[in-house]
Amino acid sequence: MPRTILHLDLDAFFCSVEETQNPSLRGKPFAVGGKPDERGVVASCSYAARALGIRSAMPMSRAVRLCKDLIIVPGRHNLYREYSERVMEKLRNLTPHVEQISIDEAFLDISEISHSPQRLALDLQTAIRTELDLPSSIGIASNKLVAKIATEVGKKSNKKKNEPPFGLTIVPAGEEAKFLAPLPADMLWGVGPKTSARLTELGIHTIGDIANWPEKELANLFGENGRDLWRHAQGIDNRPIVTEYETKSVSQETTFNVDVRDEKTLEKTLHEQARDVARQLRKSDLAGKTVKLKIRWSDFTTITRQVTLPTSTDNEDEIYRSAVKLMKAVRKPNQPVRLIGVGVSGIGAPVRQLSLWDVGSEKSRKLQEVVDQLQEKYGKDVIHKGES
DNA sequence: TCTGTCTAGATAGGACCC
DNA sequence: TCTGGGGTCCTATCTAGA
Repeated sequence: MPRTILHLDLDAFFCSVEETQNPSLRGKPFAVGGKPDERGVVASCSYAARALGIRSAMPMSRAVRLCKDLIIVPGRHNLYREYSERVMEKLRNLTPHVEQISIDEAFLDISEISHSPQRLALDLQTAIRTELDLPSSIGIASNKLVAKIATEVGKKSNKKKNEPPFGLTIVPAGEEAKFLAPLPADMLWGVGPKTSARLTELGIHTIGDIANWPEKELANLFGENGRDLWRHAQGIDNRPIVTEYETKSVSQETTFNVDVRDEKTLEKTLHEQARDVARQLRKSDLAGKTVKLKIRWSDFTTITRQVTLPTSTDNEDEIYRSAVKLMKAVRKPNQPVRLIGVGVSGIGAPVRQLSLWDVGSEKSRKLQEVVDQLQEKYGKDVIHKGES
């Protein structure tokens, strides 16, 4: 029995949310993201900005050069999360088989819904538009891969000047390979700049070109990934809808406006990051065994170093101490740092064996949780350790 | 006791995604 | 041109233990 998978993508999501808050932005070239003089990049840009060549992930300094009147709006991620949650709730009201893949995208398995897929998609787009004032595009196919690509194709072919596309593309079962064949190879999931360059060297430009290559040869060239490429190029994708997922890692990183040589500044940054990571772990009632340090040097080379602890932790001091130790082992004195970050992986439930000895630390952990909640409500600077 | 093989886990880096 | 942040997954290599 073929499945019917619907993929929904909110058009220029961050910008669309900003427009709901400030309708005067509509139709104007604007971008959500960091400041151009602070190494910021474009997180999302309006359709008027796109018409001028501005794209997401582009350095903001370059975006401003392309459009000197570009309006820059700082990101409000809590607000975007709220809107996202409202959209996801709508989707879950339709079916429990919803897989959220990012803040603005989701797959729905609508195989068991009796309405026609087209009617369902149009109703969904209208509801999200009228109730939340957000534009969206939809792709429908027999699997996730083709549904997602269908959304992208719909967006491209429905391009309008300065307006969201409201794309809707349906690929009938059995026509997946035919639909994919003329599209560029890098539209396939998992084909980024590196793989795309290697494919071009082989004379492979379209998904159809991949489909026509012998599976064995692709496997020889790209390993297991090559086999997947071949299967996907035929329009085959049996991955199920995953409605629940587990956190695998939690991390925080900071790019400095100007490269930093001062060790105290680096340590202070690591301390703040360790505190945020620990807080996030406690909030989700998780802990991790492996602490990972990430450093990017001035020339943009990036290294990681990690250490596995004897037991899982959600303690900021332990995470901080491990990260500092790793940094000291890898950084030469005075060596400038562009980015520093700390993360915790090997995630599981925190181990809390309560002996009499531990009762004190359990109490302090509970106190820390209360502090976390208050700081989240009133801001980081309101309560400091020792003042409570 | 030494050596070889296999396996699992740790580590580091890279590619990719939004 | 000058490259964010927060993730996931994969691969290669190293190491320790059976």
